[in-house]
Amino acid sequence: MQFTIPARPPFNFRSVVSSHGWNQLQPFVYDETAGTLSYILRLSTGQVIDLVTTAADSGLKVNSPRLSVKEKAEVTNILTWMFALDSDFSEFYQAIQDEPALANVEKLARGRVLRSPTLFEDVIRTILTTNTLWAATRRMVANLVQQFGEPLPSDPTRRAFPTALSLAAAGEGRLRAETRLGYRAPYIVDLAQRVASGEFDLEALKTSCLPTLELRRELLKIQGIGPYASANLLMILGRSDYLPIDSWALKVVSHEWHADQPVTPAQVQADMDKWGRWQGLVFWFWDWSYNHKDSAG
DNA sequence: GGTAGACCTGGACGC
DNA sequence: GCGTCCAGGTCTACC
Repeated sequence: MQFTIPARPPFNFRSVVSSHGWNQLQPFVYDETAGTLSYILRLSTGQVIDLVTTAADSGLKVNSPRLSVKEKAEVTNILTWMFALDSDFSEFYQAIQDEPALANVEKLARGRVLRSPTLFEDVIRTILTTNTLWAATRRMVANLVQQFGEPLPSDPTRRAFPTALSLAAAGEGRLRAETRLGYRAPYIVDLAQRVASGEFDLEALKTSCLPTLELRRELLKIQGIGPYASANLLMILGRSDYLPIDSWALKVVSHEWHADQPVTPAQVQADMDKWGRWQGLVFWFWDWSYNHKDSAG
């Protein structure tokens, strides 16, 4: 079946899908030529389905297997969250209107950051991006999905993201030895066990009214989540008060404003402070000259 | 509060 | 083919 979910304008499908590297991580499959993003979703009933999304005139077009009214409502809620379809960026656009390096942001409707259906999944993805190369992140996520995700009935080579219960049951030894998560394995097991048991209501943070500082404190309590990872997750949660400063951030800021001289996280912070509560979005969507220095010669 | 070293994997490199 | 070095954030112990 096919249906459309409206988005608050302006909305640009490709801007959301390519907002960061999540589209390269299983169970997402992004076909840039066709302009489609596929995601293997496990519904609350346990049914595993393939959702194929693409751009519609005023939102998101969804192709899915036949769904009941209840299932369609669940899928609509999940995709609305994943694509931040109801988010309003008008204040952000107002704040950056005089900045040339952000000139295309409103025109391309940038601001939305692609999310996973659950914060649990986004926390695990984020932990697997820390202290490693992107190729290793892709491999670790693929291993997790292939080893512990539930298969799509029509194509068992494709699987949903593992549930907290399945990762809690997997155990640290297996996640180290077979999934190759290294020292991150105990972090994943600890989180999965606390979420699966109900001890930690991680999903409640998605709709939390806590001030960003307190929300950050909650995220930092999770093993494996430090300053970079918490800022990344805050961005996913729609809070852009903090900067996800990783080694790439140090490089681009060094090139942009410090003549390629080494910079510290404190210097990056000082450079972005003037953007206040928008600094995360400004940093994320800034047109870094470092990124196209090769083409610039 | 700040700092140093350990954690772990896989790619790059030299032999 | 083997050994060594390196990149990448967070944690823990220590000051």
